[in-house]
Amino acid sequence: MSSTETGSLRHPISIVERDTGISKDTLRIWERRYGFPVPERNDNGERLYPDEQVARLITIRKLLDHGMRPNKVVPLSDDELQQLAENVLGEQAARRIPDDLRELLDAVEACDLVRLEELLHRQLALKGLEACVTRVISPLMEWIGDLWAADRMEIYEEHLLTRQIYRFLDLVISRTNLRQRSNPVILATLPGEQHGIGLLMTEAILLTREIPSLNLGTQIPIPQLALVAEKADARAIGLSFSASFPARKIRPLLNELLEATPESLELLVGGAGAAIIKRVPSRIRLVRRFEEL
Amino acid sequence: MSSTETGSLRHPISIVERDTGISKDTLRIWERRYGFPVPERNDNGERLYPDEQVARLITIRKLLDHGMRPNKVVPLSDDELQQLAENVLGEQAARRIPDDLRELLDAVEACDLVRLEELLHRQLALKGLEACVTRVISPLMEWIGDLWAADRMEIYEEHLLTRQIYRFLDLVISRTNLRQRSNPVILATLPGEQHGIGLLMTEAILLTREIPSLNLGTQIPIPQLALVAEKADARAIGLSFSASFPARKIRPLLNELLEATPESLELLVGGAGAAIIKRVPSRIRLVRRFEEL
DNA sequence: AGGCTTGCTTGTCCAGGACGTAAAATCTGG
DNA sequence: CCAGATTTTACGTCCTGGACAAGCAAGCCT
Repeated sequence: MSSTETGSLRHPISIVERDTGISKDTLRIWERRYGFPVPERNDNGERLYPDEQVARLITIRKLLDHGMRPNKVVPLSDDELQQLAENVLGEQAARRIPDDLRELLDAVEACDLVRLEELLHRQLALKGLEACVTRVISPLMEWIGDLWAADRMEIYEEHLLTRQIYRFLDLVISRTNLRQRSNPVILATLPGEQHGIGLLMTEAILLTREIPSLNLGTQIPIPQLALVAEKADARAIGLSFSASFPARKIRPLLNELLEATPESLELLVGGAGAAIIKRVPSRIRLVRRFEEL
Repeated sequence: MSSTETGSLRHPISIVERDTGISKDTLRIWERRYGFPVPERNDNGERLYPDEQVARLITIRKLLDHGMRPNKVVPLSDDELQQLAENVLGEQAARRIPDDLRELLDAVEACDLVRLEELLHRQLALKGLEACVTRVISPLMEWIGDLWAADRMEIYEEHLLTRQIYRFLDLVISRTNLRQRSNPVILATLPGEQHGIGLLMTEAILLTREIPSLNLGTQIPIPQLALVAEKADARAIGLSFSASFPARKIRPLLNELLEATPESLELLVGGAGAAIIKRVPSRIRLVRRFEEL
């Protein structure tokens, strides 16, 4: 951050790329095509984006993740964008509140980690593992995402809560470990996808069905995935894509994986980002709900 | 991956960037300056890197992470590079083997997760938390990194082992939770640094000293860090940089953080990547060993 | 040996043009 | 009036080739 007389802060393009997830190329081309963002320049002609423009870009990014198209969003005026964001994102965060989750949502909104953990353990005891995942944890993660998108939660709060839920699932899974290890379902996310919570939830669900699984974690290179599938004689590969994963990149990744693995191997694809996939090849099965597993 | 008659595979530049961690800009400029890599082209004039060149780039990347300079490494012939890599990286993986770790290293090399977990719990019981972290887990992580760098371990094996160690520490920490929550040390990695294991180890060590800590996890934006530090009335901020974190980026990040936080707040910086920092400002304290905490 | 200057090394940034893919819009037949 | 096929537009990524600042290395001087 370079400070200035006015007190506002300017950021070079690399920082903006990092903080918004919008590539340098895209930032430059939006400037050419839509007239936004138009950063200042330093002595060397390099772009310096003021804080306000970065904030706007983050809002735009959230709207794009919700399916809006750039030409409907990027050229808007400040006011129009603000209003659109409140409509689209605020509505998400306001909708459907299952009553039995009230306590948990409160703990989340208050960002009370200790209480969240207690409540999760209680829900597990009450509902059992499967319902706890499908009816509690999954909606909770969605809720957290919505709150964050609507600017009603700080990033660090989101991190803390997500980590707590990871930990809970990790603990439960390692406690319930299956004996059998043969023909597992391999679970992983592909390179670029950092969110592994979907894998953990899937692992839990598979546990309830006594189907062995092997969770490799996030960002596994495709050749590695093919290697493990062969070595472990996998019965299937399970993948997860979050809503923020660039939709355009999913198809080529899946094709690459299809080419790298034997014909007989089925690919299970889940997560919010997977819902948009069209013309699904026969070897790929979309998993919209955990019940379908 | 686009297949070809010869059976070898070619990759577009974006994939190579993702798989090697070397930016498109850098790849193009190495081509201009050092004559490597020189990819083929598709009909549209776009670069297509053969598998062999990608493999070489990965080796080069490992050598750069070990402190070599590009002009001494990139222009080498295949044979010279191979030899250099075996010397530098192989030597790392061959050196110092503390005897009491033999069993653990064997479990790691055999990639036996269940046994690894057993052994870790035994070491914890034998040595206590502090020694378990400093004498067992820390060397173990280094060992895993060396094995991977020397191509003696698959990426997925590295992932599985690392996840297991994460889990172990997570479990131990949540079992030993401190009552006191005031004036914590805030732990986090900055944007770009994905490795959070150092934070977990630090968290464990701080537990033994009865110093409360708040682990925010990886890739926390700097303003968020400043916000939490203020809200929680932090006594210090602890950061961790792995060896693969681009050294050049550390300094500006730290400066940004110094500007964003009050004068009175000390920054503790640890991890293999931090060791290279020169001319350390007074508010920053390098933590080379956990004992210094 | 320690500290300074100088020159080289290295990665990032710029402009502006081009193209392929996927979404949107339009057309066409039932 | 709807479904499917086709054209048009939108969009991001890639290209070249030039420039520059910050960091590192080596040599110089005290």
